[in-house]
Amino acid sequence: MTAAKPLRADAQRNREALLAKAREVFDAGGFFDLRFDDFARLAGVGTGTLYRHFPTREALAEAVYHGEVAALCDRARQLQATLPAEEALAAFLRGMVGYMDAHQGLARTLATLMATGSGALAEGSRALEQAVTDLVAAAVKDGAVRDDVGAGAVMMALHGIGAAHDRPGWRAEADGVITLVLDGLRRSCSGDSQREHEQESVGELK
Amino acid sequence: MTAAKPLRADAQRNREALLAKAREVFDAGGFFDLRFDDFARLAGVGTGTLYRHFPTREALAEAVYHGEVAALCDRARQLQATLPAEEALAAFLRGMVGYMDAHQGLARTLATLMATGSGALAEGSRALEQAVTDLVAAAVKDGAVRDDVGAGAVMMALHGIGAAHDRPGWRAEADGVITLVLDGLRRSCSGDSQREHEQESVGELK
DNA sequence: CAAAATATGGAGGTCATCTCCACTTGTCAA
DNA sequence: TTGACAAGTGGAGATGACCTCCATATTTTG
Repeated sequence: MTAAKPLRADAQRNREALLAKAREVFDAGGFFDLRFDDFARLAGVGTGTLYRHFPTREALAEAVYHGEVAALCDRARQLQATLPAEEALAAFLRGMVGYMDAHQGLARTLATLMATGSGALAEGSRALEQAVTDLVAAAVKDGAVRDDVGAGAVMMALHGIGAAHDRPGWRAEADGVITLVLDGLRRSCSGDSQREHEQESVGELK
Repeated sequence: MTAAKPLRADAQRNREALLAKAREVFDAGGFFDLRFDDFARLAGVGTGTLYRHFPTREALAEAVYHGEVAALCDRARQLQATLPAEEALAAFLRGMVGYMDAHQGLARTLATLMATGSGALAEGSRALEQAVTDLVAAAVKDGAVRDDVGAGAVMMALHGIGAAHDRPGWRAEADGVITLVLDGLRRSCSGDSQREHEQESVGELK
């Protein structure tokens, strides 16, 4: 899957240079404030080369974070294999927040790409979602977690955390969200709060 | 606060025309796909006029949703006055989702503006946050809700819901998030899941 | 009604994005 | 090694969105 086309030596070199510089700029947080053309010059290649390797900003972001996301997913599988399902889920979500905290670039990237609705980053995004889905499913099967609120909700909460990365008390609030999600999930009993919430009195708002 | 400058008659008329067309385009969902210049023509005014009234896309969005957000906030106060704190909070959050569902434009707008970090929409955003903060505070005072997870976390979850507005099962997942948040908040006892989650094994990811 | 104040609109400037192709570099068979 | 073909390069310039500017038009005021 990774070996579709053997890249020529210099092409490979340029690609790496691009990625290296991109990582640098990402961690500095200035990726989205930078002219894409200037970025090419910055990495020491022509704009044409930049565009051939990465047709869009999003494609570059995807490439940059492909590795990190893969690592995150591996970690999820590893946790799942060594911990009780519920703890694995908790550890993963907490770890996710810690990771975003340490790599602000990722949070901002995810937020921007999500909102842009670019559909790019699809690969990584789907991979992450799959990991979460598996973790939740396992916890549900264990009976440790309610079954009436899919993993999608957890993903939404995660998106929210990423999207709000520039709030003043980000870390504390992010941890708070995870706490709410985890405790909310644990409440598998007395499903009283779920039923009945169609339209309510929204209409009257006019 | 609203009467800083008496607008000339025709200016007022143009402003209304702009806002009216904007609402229309918003609800059709195409606001962010439309050239700003074309929008002026669409509303029947020159680009200069558009820019004089609304210097940026965000300013226009802010103006369009100013009324709606105000209504939402009123509703929050009203609920707070007539329902037990916990129910008021629940009703408000559920209503919020319902409102976004009915007005897709709002969800997309909030998402985009949040991610753009434009800082615009600040007024409405702060107003909403204040409303949520009040609702949560009241519920905490009632003892119906834990006090170790500020309203900021709830806002983050709300952002997440808005940011993910284009997911396939949006409505169901959004309701799920609210359910988790509410149930998570109710768990005011046995605060076992909060402590101890600093760095964990994030370092090992490397 | 004339003058002063206020607002209009769209032509054109500016700037980031992306394309295109004449040229360079790498690869490989003989 | 060398020649020749494939693969890749880079940057000038086309494209198109955003915004400004000002000669003209419309309201308001005295």
